[in-house]
Amino acid sequence: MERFYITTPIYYVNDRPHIGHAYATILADVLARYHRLLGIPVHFLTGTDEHGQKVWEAAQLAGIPPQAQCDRTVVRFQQLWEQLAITHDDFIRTTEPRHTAVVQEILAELHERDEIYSAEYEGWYSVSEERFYTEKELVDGRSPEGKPVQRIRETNYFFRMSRYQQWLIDYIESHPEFIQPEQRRNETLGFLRQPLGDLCISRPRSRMPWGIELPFDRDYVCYVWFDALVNYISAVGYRRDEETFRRWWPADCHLIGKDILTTHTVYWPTMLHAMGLEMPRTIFAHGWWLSGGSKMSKSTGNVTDPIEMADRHGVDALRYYLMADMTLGQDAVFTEEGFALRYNADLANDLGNLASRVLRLVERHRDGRIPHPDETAAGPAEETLRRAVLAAVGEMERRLRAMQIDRGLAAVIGAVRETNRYVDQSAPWTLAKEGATTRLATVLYHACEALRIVSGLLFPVMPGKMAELRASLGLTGEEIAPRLERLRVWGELEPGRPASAPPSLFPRIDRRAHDTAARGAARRPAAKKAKTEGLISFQEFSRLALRTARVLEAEPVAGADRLLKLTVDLGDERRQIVAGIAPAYAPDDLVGRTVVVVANLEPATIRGVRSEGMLLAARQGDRLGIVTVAGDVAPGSAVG
RNA sequence: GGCGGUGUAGCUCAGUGGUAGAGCAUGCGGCUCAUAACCGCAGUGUCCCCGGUUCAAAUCCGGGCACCGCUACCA
Repeated sequence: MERFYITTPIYYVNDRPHIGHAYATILADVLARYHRLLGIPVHFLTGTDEHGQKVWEAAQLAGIPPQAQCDRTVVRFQQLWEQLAITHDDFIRTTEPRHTAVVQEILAELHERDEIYSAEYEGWYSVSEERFYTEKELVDGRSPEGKPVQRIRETNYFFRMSRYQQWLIDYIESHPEFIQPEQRRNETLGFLRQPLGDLCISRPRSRMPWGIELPFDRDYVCYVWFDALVNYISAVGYRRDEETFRRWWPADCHLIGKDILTTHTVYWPTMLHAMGLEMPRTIFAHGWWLSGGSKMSKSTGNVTDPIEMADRHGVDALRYYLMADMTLGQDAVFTEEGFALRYNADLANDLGNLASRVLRLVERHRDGRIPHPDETAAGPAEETLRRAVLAAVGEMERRLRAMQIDRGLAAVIGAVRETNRYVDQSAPWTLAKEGATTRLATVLYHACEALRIVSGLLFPVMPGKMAELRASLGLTGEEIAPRLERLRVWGELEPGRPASAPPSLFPRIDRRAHDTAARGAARRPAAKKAKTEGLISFQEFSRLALRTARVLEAEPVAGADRLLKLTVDLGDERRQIVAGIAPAYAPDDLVGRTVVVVANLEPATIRGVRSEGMLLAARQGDRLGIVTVAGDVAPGSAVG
């Protein structure tokens, strides 16, 4: 019997949730919901990875046990998933006994079977970074980060991964669906052309106190991947609940980011093989959301906060944008501008407006009840509409199975446009004036029926808004959540049910206001509206010496909460600049970054510190974002 | 350096051996039920460059350039 077991990566509990986490989890949720819509039993797993150095340090800092630290931070994910309408069936934490005990059993068995052995390892170790480097990685006798290293010998445990190299190559080659998209499959095969080493799976407890103890050596804990990856099987009852395990394993889809490709396409398959378990059907690597060409990440400071986006424009709109604007597997660009364009075009103008116009007509002319259609009053226009909408049902299902959600959504929006066309051509408002009540009822019924099907197809992506819309069509209770077999049939909507126009489903985003905010400092053609107040001439603009600068040093200004004292390289000189960005940036975040400064600003003394210029930053309420330069530009370059 | 990917309308992208497509943005027209919305029409492109195969290539082959990813760093 067909079933669908889908997983997200487990997220590091110490991370602050960002758009990357949100995207992966929403994607998994959308896939899970679509499979439920198809009537397929679904098991959707997500969770958190809770061991490791950073958790330990954070706990030390907070003066609490590491488990308490995890308990404290895990809620950030759990709450976010709730806010984003995530419908996972299980949430596994790697510190739970149901996980740790299974990891230990697996380790014990593999050790017994000589799949795990101990060996002495010698290498260059950086104490401050807590990691080893190979001879080749060292730069001038230091770590690539410039930290001192020392030669140390250490015994560790290794998993005999190398012995499965050829098996893995053969498996990947004979299972084209195993690693997707194809590019990632090639990447993995490319990686496997080099000799595969054994995998170090332990850390001495003295160096890494927070982890799962090795059952055969209490001085060691299990190292990250052998712990984390096992969540996919421990969560569904491996070695604990045979029936549940057989029901769900092997997983149908491990959804991962492209940054953890190798761990999932090399480590994990060989681990499973050593355990004698089946391979997951598909490991699917999605792309990243980029902002101005760089990866969204905390270290580059360009994180878009998913919670804020959801608060501002609605969870459903965020989910829709993320699903509609990314071709699965490729990278995509995340911008407010892109969001607004997509939202207005598809949701406000096409779908929201369609619902509004149709349901208001129903309210006004049919007493707020789903009208009774008269088939003798139906003609070719109704047939065209019916075909177009039902075709979208098939298209959505096809695209979904091919992991092309964006294309499926485009097909559904196409059906919405077709319905708008139908309403225009049938002109129900004219029919009302002419008193053609039978024909009017028929037209409005067909338009509502199209809305019923479309709302069902979009439900997995926008469960909240589509539930509202479906309720407006008179659906209640269990009818709100759609089922495919009811979407495939035209004419399911029951006449006579109460229908009402909901308050604006997707209010338009005012792009004029948005543009002003978004463009701010961006250059605009000044000539066009030269007479308008508040504009400056190009000459006036030219007086500003905007230049790029590299931050060399940064430190807080004593006695000031908001100020940082920066030393910057302007290419031909060094400058000291005081900037009020301490609330948003730690000094270490800034060093090495290329920023934009006003170089010919009159010097000033702020809090007793001389400032020779101004650092540009965008401000929104109390949020701050420094202005940086995309691409590699030398310090001192002119900006304009 | 090796491997892989990408390069198509202003933007985001689809596509195919046979007169170049969609959405958005733009312009014009229509309608007025509706969220300054909707509907219609209109464009614009050396389909990265050079060469080859072919009756015919943007689509196949060879070479090059640019960007991205993975991987390796050779003397």
